[in-house]
Amino acid sequence: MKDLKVIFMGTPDFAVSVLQKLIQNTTVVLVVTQPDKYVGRKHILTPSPVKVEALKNNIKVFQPEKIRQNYDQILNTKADIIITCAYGQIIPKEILTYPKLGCINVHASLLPKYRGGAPIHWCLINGEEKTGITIMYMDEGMDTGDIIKSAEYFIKDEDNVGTLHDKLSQIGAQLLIEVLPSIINGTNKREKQDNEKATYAYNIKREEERIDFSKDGKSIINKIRGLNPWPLANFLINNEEMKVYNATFKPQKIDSVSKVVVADKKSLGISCKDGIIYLNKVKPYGKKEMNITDYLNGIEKDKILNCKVNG
RNA sequence: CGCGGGAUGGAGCAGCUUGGUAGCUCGUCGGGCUCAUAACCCGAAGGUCGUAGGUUCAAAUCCUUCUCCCGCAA
Repeated sequence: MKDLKVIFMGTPDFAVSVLQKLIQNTTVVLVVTQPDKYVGRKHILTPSPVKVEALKNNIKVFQPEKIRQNYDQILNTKADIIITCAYGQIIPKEILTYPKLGCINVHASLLPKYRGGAPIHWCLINGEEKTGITIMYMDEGMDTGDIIKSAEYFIKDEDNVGTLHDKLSQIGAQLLIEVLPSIINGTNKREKQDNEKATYAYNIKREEERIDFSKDGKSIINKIRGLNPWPLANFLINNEEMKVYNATFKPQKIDSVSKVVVADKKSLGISCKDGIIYLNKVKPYGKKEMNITDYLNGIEKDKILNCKVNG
């Protein structure tokens, strides 16, 4: 496979392990990634993780602002196949039809479920028992192309976005390398997606990060781990935003929801529909992340006991 | 100079408005109580109050500089 000329398109961390595998097994002739962005308070111009990895391997990088309008450099690069993974822009038809082996995408869900940009988050938030990776041909829709192969992963209770992201990233890279030979010699499967079964995983909106304590404990826990370690679930306590890394749910009869019902030396518990959510690790406003015991050490517990949260 | 929060023993905080002996909840170490304990009681160690300068008889506290951390916005 070393003589296979590949154009790789991807941007975040998730795509890096795929790129690494391709570098090991094929010849990556061009990497396409999103332009460097100004991030953080200092507005530091930061390259994407994929760009960093590409430069480390002396691979040429192309960063069009809008690939719809600027893709000549891709068409001018001799390549057999284009492989994408979380690139971040819709790829125009002219590119899709350019390489003779086609455009292949590595997606972090079991398509047709969880099409879109945040499949890892949403499958955790929704409490799915399994997810996985799908290798597919790209077409002009969003994650709607024909499926080549998928690999399942059964979600563990202790998984969060961080762990699941890392595992799926590895699985995706591995699966791609496994199916690549069949794509090259044309013996791969090609299965249409059942659009009836499609669901969508759009990027998380700001208001979706707020914890609703009128819901049941199980779904609150799922939301917390489905947003950990980024962008983190939150709620308001004393009118200040508190981010939550993880929490434990204990079923119990409760009188009213969204209330601080436990605030002692060791634990902070908030009532929800069918029990109490005990916070374990939090980030109070303006502070660093800390264990709940540290937080409790610094506050007057009587003042927050029985207080309503979320205003 | 985008907006705001923050820096005080090992951890989390109070004290700052109205300058005058370093405080609270923990942790650590020693001792006691107990069948026992992460529980309780007694005691101890541990802090240039982020940096640099200024005002003052006196600065954690007031003024100015810088650094670092956090959230928002991009």
